[in-house]
Amino acid sequence: MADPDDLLHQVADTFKLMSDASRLAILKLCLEGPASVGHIAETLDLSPSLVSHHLRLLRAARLVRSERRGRHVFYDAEDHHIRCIVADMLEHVAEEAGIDLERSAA
Amino acid sequence: MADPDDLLHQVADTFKLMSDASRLAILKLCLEGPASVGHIAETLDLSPSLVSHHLRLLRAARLVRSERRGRHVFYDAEDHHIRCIVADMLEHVAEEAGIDLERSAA
DNA sequence: GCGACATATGAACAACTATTCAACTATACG
DNA sequence: CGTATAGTTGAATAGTTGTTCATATGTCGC
Repeated sequence: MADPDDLLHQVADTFKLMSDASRLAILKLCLEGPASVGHIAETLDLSPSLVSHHLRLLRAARLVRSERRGRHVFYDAEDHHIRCIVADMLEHVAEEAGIDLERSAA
Repeated sequence: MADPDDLLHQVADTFKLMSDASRLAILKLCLEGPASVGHIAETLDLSPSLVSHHLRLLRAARLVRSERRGRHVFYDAEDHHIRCIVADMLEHVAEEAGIDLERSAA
């Protein structure tokens, strides 16, 4: 991803994990409690392969943790900051809702 | 960027703005108070052109606001959620890296 | 052992994005 | 007016990334 020594890069890289709609949806689902790969794939209408790919990245950044139970592997959100971050960003976006993206100079 | 109707996509897109190290650094600088394009470029060692490109995106998502004063254009962070989001993410990354935030400049 | 199910993984490709460069607009001062 | 400073913008490009497909690994029941 990037320079592992640089804190700013690590922060940016972690934001990058939340910058994809599919991955963000997966993360949100894991915030609601442990969910298997298959369940996530079915719920979000994504291929199991894709979900697995995304979960691997999320786990690498410790945003989710995995636990195998039988044939299934359950993932749930690990860090307590994440919920706040997602909630804050939702509020931010909601506040500016209904605004055109292209605006000209001040 | 993406489907403007979908709130989740908007959230993801806003995270994407913070997922680039240069842009995140610019945003952090703007959180400390109004800064001109030239000042930002010099401080972060980036080309004015690049800074301007990034600021345009940040302004489109209302993460910063611009105000012209003479020949300079000053930008500062607009939304009150953003500071919390960046701070929370710093804590998250610091936790899993075992870094003491008090000692490394945030 | 075998077969079915659940997840993981690697390669390949299309789509996207950060950065640079050059040209452009805007403001101030003589 | 012309010149200098400050910032913007569009095109081109090199690098990155999400997704798919095929294949592999792991687990349970027979």
